[in-house]
Amino acid sequence: MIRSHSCGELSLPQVGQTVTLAGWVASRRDHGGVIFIDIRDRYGLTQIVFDSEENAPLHAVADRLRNEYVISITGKVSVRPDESENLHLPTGRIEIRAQTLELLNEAKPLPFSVEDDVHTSESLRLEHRYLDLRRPKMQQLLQLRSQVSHLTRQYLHEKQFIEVETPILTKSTPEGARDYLVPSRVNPGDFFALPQSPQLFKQILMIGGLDRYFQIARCFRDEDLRLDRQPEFTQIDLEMSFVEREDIMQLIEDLIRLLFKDTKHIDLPNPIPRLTYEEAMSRYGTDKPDQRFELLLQDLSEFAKTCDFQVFRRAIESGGMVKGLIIPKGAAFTRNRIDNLIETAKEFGAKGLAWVKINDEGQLDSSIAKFLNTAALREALPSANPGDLLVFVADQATTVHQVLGRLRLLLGEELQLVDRTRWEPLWVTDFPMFEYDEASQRHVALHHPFTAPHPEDIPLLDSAPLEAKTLAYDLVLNGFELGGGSIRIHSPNMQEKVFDLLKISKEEAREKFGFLLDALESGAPPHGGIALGLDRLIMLLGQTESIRDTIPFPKTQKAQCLMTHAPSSVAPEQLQELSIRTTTKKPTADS
RNA sequence: GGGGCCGUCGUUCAGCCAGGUUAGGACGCCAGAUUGUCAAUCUGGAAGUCGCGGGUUCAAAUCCCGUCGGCCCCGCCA
Repeated sequence: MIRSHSCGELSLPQVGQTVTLAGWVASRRDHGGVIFIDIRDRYGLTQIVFDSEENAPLHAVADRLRNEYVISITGKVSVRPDESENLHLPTGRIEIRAQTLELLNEAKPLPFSVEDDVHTSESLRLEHRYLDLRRPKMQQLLQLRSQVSHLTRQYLHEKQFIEVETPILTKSTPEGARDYLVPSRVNPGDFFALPQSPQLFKQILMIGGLDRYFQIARCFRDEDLRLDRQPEFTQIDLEMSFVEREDIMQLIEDLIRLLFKDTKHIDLPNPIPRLTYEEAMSRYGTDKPDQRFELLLQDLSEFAKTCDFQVFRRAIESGGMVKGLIIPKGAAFTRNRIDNLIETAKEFGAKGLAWVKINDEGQLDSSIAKFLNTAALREALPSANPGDLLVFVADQATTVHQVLGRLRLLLGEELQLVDRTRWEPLWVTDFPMFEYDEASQRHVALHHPFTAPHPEDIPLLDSAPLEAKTLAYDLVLNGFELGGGSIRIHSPNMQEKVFDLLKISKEEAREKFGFLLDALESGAPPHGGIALGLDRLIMLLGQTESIRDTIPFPKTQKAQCLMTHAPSSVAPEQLQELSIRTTTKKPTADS
């Protein structure tokens, strides 16, 4: 070892010892006769003193040190003189009086300085990720990630889970997200796909009698990126046999509470509250509500039935609804601000946004006031107070919920209603089995086509499939979907029926999922599972703004790596070997 | 596929709306001074094809068009 201690551990008890530290030069303060160097490693920062009176030749060497040089120094741990302690540093009561200095490596002046409050663009950070990773914040996030993985493994091993690796080169299943494809050289013209999730393999493992499987699994989806979406991401993926929905939810609740407690000393509620999909949509306009603030959707449909405002009446008559938000103190909004709100609502898909101010005397102040009975409206919205602004959307339920759900989030931010100290986990259950997709004129699975229906809803599959609910559950935290799972279909007959309802023909089902159908016919146990997004979990636990901060080498929004410049063109010989011809005009790389 | 914001010394910003001397500040860098700093300080210095291409103009960082790149959002993400 070329060090005896780390840069974060020395303090008063070690005073008098001779130690060797190694690390990067974090800062150099040259006072002429004396030079202070802060040496940094993953564990912290320690001040080194070079005194020209004590050791003139060494002081001369220290004079040449620059930021981010890699050095090793040996010296004596000493108490700092009075008045010169730095109480902001854990090592701030001591310093090392240098006796020898070894320069292990130099560094050019760097494109940005290694500090926590980076004043630099993210693209530069990504291009020089090795520098960015030296920042304490990035190191803490990666350490947190490692800790969460470790605790999860430990917890699941204790519960008899077996960690299994499923294939990365697998079969393309074109339902759902786009696949990343990998050409097969040995089978010209054929392609592997990278897994979007280990879904089918983990079900096969249950049929294979593994009973309890987990994997910290890399997943790939070739879709456009977002703040919380990367093309490759990691899921804590698990599956269990002979269980019911409650068993899995309980297991995951305990895990997530343990993770928050052990890493950040945060006590999540026990039990974690639950809403059905229907309740979530109805109150929050979304299936992943952020419950750190109220601003609930208010149902005004009853009032709308009898009021004189045609827009409201017609919405009800054509099978829609009228819902609104009570914006506290919103009566103070200027006309301009309300107009902007209306524009935003239209961008979100509304035909318009009706608004009513309740003035300080309790009277309505609005262009549609003449159509509304003040007393009836106040009675329909008992929680609205003088000084509030009411906004309403009248439309079909889907539109009303989507528009108001998004307005709610926007206003929550704008009006600073979000309490950032709160942690609000939530289970959302009883998702519908299907949605009707207008574009393709057929039912599509809301979750995935292997999700089991509620036992009492099975008859609905024939009579009213859109009303059938599933045994699915999503875990939501502060408005982010942390993960989701379900009890799966284990009956081959039910699985065929669901494929049928999804208009997947027998031949198609056989070709895509034949192995699963065969497996289901060979003694499949009842089973279910869940997958949690590890990257998002770390983002929330680590309180960082982007999923990219939790991934050591993330991609940009164009799905590129700025450090390696992947993806890149390849040599023509490589393509030829793979029997591939590209249609772009871009030149291929020279070999 | 669509909408928005951004691109100026190594870095981060100002300048752009209202075109006109040597494009300016801070940090960093280089040199010198400095024996108790920890955002060290003081003095001096170097450093920019204003993302790229085209256009308008006597004159473009500034106005117009295109293009490339980064970020945010919609679509998409069973």
